Amino acid sequence: MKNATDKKPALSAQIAQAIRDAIVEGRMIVDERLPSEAELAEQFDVSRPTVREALKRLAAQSLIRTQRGAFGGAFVNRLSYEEAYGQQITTSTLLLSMNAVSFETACEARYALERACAPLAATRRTPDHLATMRAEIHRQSQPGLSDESFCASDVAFHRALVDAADNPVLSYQLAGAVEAMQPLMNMITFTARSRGEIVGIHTRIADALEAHEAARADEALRALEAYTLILGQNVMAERARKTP
Amino acid sequence: MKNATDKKPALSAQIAQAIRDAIVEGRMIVDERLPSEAELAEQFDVSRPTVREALKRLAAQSLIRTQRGAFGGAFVNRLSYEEAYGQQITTSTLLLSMNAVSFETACEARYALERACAPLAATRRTPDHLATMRAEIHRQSQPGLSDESFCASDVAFHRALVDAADNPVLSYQLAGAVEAMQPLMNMITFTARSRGEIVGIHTRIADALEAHEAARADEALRALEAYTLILGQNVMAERARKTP
DNA sequence: TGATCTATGAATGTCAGACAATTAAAGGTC
DNA sequence: GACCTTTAATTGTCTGACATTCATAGATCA
Repeated sequence: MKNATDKKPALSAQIAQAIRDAIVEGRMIVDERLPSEAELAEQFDVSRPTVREALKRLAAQSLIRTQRGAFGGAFVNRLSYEEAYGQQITTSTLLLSMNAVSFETACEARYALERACAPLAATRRTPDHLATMRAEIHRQSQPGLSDESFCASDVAFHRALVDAADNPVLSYQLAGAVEAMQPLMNMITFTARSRGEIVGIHTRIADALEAHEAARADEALRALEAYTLILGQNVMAERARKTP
Repeated sequence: MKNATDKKPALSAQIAQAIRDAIVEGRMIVDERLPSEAELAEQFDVSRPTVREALKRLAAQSLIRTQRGAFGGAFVNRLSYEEAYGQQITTSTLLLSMNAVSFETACEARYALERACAPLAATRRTPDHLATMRAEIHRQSQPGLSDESFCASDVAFHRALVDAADNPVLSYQLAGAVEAMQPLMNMITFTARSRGEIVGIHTRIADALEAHEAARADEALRALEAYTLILGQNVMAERARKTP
């Protein structure tokens, strides 16, 4: 009987899709155990290595997790926010780097999304969020900080801002976007003067959130976007001058 | 010599990570051909099936594509926006369904993100975008439309709104979010009266964008969010009454 | 000569069977 | 009753083989 179809996709891909559908459509629930590889091989009438390739595809998407030993096997995974972050960051990073998104476009998207969080953050921020933001601002003021560490601290600051909105869906969507753009931001060399400027704006944002003033936070974010854009354009201009 | 390490992760996962790092860090460029499976097996000192499992993991993330035949092999894939959408939708859908995000949270995130697009869309919308939105509004007015089709049209409308912002990064981030929330939206039964209300608000949004009035679009989106929230809460309340 | 058809070989896709490693539970020992 | 040992089930990996696909090079023919 063989394939019974003249389709193109590989068997392992078809099997992966069949199982994926079962999970997405809710026919398999979280923590439910899949049949063993041998049983799946028999069900789909393929060999075990083929089944394994299919399972690895699903594992790569964190749809299942496997466990060795007796009563082990493959289980439908409860996708955690952490795993989802990781995947989105990988995907977004590659998408941005390979499709050569312009700095302007990435910057615009990033701050548009962050401004969407600002009103919620102004309402719901906790002392914890404010403390995190103040701590990162303090770190950013240290003179000896490397550019990489400065950028990492910048990401942490903005992540705290997003988390302050207290909406896990927003955090998930945005944290991925912000982190994915870090490589682009890293291209900017931060002089002592520009660091001072950024720290100042960060302080304005933290102050605004502390005072529950959404409009002021929005304003500060706009200022930060404008300043980041200028820094980026300077870098681009300099690079263009060096390689005519 | 064996493993030389006492680490936990499976060999195939380690190999996948090594290749993934090479791609993400830019050591392999787009369309570059990876060594053949046999060569990779020799390099990593493992068997071919193990290498294959690693490659399947990467293929599942659209990081590579494989091609059979002479001079075929695995190639670094240029991640397209379409593929990235697909993955994000799958991930987001599962994340939302499995972590049982409340309707309120999902709704809030969705409209916060959309409002972030509104000012850009008001500036940049083309006649094409407006035409798409008007067409979807017209479809939503048809009396015989099924709930599923109404929801699909709703997604298309909002997608046009997002696309009107003319920022591919925003489109990517948001379209995923909006589509992932469709299953939640589908739970709402749309009466004739509520459809009329929604069509009215959609029209206000389209009118505002046509007139380049960002503030009015923002206002209409807030109204839509509030109305959607009420519809959702009614459904929840009714469900709670039926199953005490 | 030029165009079409036919090997050829390299690569992935699949299969079969085997063994190693791991792990939870049942059973045995003190 | 607590601790150790066995056992069975399952995934992880290996070896070797064959099937399938496809671009190129060579052969055939007008």
